[in-house]
Amino acid sequence: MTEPVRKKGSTTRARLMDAAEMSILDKGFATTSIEELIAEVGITKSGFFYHFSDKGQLAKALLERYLEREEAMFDEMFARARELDEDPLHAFLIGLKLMSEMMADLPESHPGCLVASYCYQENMFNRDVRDLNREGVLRWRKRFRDHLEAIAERYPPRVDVDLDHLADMFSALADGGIILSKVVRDKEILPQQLMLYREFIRSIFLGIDRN
Amino acid sequence: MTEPVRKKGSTTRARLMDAAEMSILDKGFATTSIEELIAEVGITKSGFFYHFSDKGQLAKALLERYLEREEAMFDEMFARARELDEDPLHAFLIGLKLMSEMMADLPESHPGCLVASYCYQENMFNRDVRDLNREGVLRWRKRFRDHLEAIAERYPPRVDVDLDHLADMFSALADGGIILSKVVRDKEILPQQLMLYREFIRSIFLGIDRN
DNA sequence: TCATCAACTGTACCTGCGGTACAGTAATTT
DNA sequence: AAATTACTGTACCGCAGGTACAGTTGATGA
Repeated sequence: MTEPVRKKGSTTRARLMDAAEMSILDKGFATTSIEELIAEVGITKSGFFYHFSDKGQLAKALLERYLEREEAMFDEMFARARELDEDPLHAFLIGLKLMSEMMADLPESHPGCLVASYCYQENMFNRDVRDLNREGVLRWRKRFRDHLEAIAERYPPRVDVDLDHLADMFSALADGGIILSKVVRDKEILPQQLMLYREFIRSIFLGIDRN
Repeated sequence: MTEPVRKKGSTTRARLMDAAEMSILDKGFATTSIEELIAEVGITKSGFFYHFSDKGQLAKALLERYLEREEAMFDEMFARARELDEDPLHAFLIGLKLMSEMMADLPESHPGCLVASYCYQENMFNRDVRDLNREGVLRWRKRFRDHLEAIAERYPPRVDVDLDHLADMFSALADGGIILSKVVRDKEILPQQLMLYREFIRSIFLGIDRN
């Protein structure tokens, strides 16, 4: 390999994290054994503890990376949508469509949301991780709320809804949609739910008339 | 105690299940130790294995009970709603309101949904349990779909939405709302999301005009 | 070229938990 | 009196997380 050594360490770390994320979304944090991870990556137990002081640090690093990636994905999606239409409502609707299409194009069912996975194992994690999770969700709320406020300025809502609740609705439908997709083993459910959210947004700000 | 012995066995079993359900929703199935459960109930390990041949059987029994109870709760809620208004749409809207109020009246945040919890630990469970989970969700879909079809007969939908998707939307919002409530530690989020769903149903079948 | 550092390996050991395998027992029902 | 229910008691196995720490290897920088 011509890879520099600096990269070797960070790729081993990243590969550990990749293996851990997959396994955690599949069967949970507690059941994801360190032995299994090192077997997949091809290092020893000591190697694992060189990268993470304990399993909890792995959990934290995973969640941080996950939240960053999600944020970057949202940013990119809505930036692209904004390029296609600078009107805030239409850009938002395009963004939701793009998101839905992206989920529909996944080869298999969505692998899962770490926030939701951690949520049902909360007591496994220390305060740090729980706060990280909470702040992540609140940032999603803020992000969507900002969009919705910009929309509401130009398109007075036809129905009296709280914009924070409407912002949370996206996260709820995404997390719920992922769960249904996984449980029913039908990957279409998640994109369908995102499209329903889009329809709701549309009818709130544009009214129910078709075209 | 003047309790007959027949009851003693079944209450021990039920108490084991209660303790297990709480613990599982808090920290996951894998982390819920048998030792912890028997300590809480006050029996020995042998006592546990008298009631459940292994941990998997406990998981199955828990999910079966959970699904039955949820079903009974839905039945009761919508039956009461139907008593108050026999029109299918208005009964449905009342049912959703009752549901939302019930969730808002819980002393703490909703304890969680076993279906969602199991979903993120899927590989811990055998085929039996996974199928049970799947069928549970599909029954929820059917239940809501039946309601929605009855409504659509009298109130032609103003928007073109698939009734199966709309039925799933309830489950998605409920599961997602529970997750958000737990993560953000704000018990109001779940009832808020149910009310948003109600608003969406209302605007689909009644239009967006207020009153 | 030599010390330093990153990125590991190797060995050894402790604890707790799930699970197995019985044999025994007290209270009740039949 | 026999059988059943609902357990207790004892003893044991293997695996995983975690701790502790000494040793190794290859690249880097002074």
